[in-house]
Amino acid sequence: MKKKTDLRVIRTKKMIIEAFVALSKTKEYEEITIQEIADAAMINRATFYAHFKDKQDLYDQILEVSIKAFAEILDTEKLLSGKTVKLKKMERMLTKIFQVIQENKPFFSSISDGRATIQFRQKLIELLYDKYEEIFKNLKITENDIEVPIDFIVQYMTSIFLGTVHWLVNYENNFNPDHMARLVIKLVGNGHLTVLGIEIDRD
Amino acid sequence: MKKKTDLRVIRTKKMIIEAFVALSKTKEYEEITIQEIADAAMINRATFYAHFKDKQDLYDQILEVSIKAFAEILDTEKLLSGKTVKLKKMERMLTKIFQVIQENKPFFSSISDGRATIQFRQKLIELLYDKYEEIFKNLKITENDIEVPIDFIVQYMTSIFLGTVHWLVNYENNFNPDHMARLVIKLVGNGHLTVLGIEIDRD
DNA sequence: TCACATAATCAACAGATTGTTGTTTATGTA
DNA sequence: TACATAAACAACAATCTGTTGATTATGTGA
Repeated sequence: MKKKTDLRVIRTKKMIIEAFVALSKTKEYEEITIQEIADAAMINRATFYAHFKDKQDLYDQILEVSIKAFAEILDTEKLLSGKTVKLKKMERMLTKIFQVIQENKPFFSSISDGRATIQFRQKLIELLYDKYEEIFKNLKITENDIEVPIDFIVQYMTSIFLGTVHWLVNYENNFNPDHMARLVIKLVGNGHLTVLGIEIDRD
Repeated sequence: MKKKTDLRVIRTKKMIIEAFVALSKTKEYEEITIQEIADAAMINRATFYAHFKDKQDLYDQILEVSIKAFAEILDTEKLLSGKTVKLKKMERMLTKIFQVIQENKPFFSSISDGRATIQFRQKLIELLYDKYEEIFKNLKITENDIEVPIDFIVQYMTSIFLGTVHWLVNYENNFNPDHMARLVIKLVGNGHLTVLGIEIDRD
């Protein structure tokens, strides 16, 4: 099970991914040809096909990696204690996440285009669903006698997160991860959670 | 200036757009070829090029039309009276917008894919910027001595709107436009606006 | 109703791009 | 250093794009 991967394979894959990310900054996904990627990565076009099924496959694999970083952070702490949401923990988690994004700003900027958004969103939703369900499952939120489904809450919260990320990587700003986290917590914590009737623990 | 457009032109354009929207439901944007669009629209491929520069051009024009519907609604009412936001007006506007979306659900569903999202977002932001600026320009919002720029607020609010729309058209639900508007107003109005220190008029 | 401007069809074109294959060369590994 | 295998290379059919010139069909306005 522990066969070491050939150095050449690792090197080539790395170069392909870097080439693609670099190209993403200059042109749209659809405009990038395999030949261009191969040229930029300084490999033969056929070699590309030895590693990736097609352009979409390359894209998926890149996305997969970046999502994993988030998943690891999210798995570390429990946000819920009884029926109370731990805001401080939430803030810590957010700070870490914004840190990862900040450190890889050019990367996230290049992959957070239109194409990524929908897939990114979908993967994030899958990732966040359990977290949110944990918080909201015992809560019946109603609006004019119509129950507000968890689906909606998750979409809503994910949108906020995505919007924040989008702004962070695409606009000039001097916000550090810490400030971002605090700001989002302030908006979501003081705003939404109380509106939705969630108990809050600020320590 | 008032030359009437040839009926054939209108008919053909309509068929191309309808064909494209229909195809969007079965496959991804990149997978759709001009030939397929032409086949579905029952016109010659060359005719397509007589009306649209390329696939992207077609897409842009479709998006343009759908944005206009929103723009018209947004232009009707002033949201701000002095320093106070008129929630009721906001709710009326939102209701109308959700109505438009609801009525054209399959359409918005098919165009609100990853591709659209980023362009849709951009156009919405341009559209909403003035509205938001009107509300927030005289307000200095600070977080730990760092001023929160209008950019951020607009991104944040636009994200919420987009997320809501995304949920509305892509998930099974029995929410009518009225309920959607009320729910969003409740979340945004009671939550964010108060956090941001905006005065609110609920009538 | 009819002439005509113009829209749509059709066939054919070069140029790009894709994905694959068989052969040869280069190189990391043990 | 020998060998397994990764990468380079060249050539391939297949598909799609965008354009053009000639021909046919059809709305429109007189």
